[in-house]
Amino acid sequence: MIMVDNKLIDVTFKKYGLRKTSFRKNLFELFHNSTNSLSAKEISLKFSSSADKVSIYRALDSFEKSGLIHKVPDKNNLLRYSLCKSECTPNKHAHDHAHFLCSVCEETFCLDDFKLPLTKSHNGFLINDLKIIMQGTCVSCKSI
Amino acid sequence: MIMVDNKLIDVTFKKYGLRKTSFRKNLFELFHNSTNSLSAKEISLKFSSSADKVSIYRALDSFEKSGLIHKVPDKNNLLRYSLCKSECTPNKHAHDHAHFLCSVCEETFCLDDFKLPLTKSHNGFLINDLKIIMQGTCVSCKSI
DNA sequence: TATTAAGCGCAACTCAATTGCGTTATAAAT
DNA sequence: ATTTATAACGCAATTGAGTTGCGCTTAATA
Repeated sequence: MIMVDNKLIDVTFKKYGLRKTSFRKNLFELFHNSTNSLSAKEISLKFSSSADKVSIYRALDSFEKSGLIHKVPDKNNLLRYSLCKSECTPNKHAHDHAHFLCSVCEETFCLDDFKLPLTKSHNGFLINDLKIIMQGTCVSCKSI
Repeated sequence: MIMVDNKLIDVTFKKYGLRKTSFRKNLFELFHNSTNSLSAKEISLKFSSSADKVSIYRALDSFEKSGLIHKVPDKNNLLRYSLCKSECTPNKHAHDHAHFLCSVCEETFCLDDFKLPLTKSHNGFLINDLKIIMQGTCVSCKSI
């Protein structure tokens, strides 16, 4: 079942201060092998119900707090996550990219090369956080 | 109870093809007199439970489809709506502004003068819709 | 190997939002 | 003005994502 190098798991879990339980190793593997984001439901299906949904939610929460994964928008307002790039740490998520939701395949993509503007205020509104969410047709679905 | 000019109601409901029931007139009035957005829960409280929540959800849905109100983001992923500017029609919502969520008062503001970029594609991704969501401290909360 | 602290799994719960359906009110057609 | 068709209403019940409590298990460490 483990397709990801054990060394990668060791290094990653150490970096993010995570405990290596078999479920969390599999979950990490799942994220690592996915090109896109995952929702709790999708994860549950991948594990064919062998993992309790509470464990899934708690693992996602812990992965997110550690800086390993980050929330991405979802069309149906579900909790949905993607693996972070290596810049993220337990102390700080460093997400400066836009997200793209494909209306055809319903996947969410991180557009890592679409950088966010660094505006800090607008008409007296102080901006701490900025999100850009695009909807449309992704590269793959466009060519079908 | 009706504080909004009856003529405005007539004109508006005609424009958006809405039936003038007393509840929907009051709901329109509520939006018209609110500086910011409203969630189903807030609406329910304003009507002090005299309106059934199902009626609220259905009215919001119908107002949105007609082009009278539009969904705005909410910190807790609740359905939340704001009155549209007059450019919106039953056929097309024309929202080219950013939204701002205040972390202090939890209100959502439409930043009508923060225009969205008109990018139509990015790296092969076709963009139909673009949202900019900011979080921070709004003008009022800043000065407290 | 013993200790302790985090993670797991099951059941029960919360709460926003939705669906069904019989009743009521509005718009329009006669 | 009355009838008719259709949308809206209101109540009850349901759905479904996400959460909480708690006793048990497993991983890290001393």
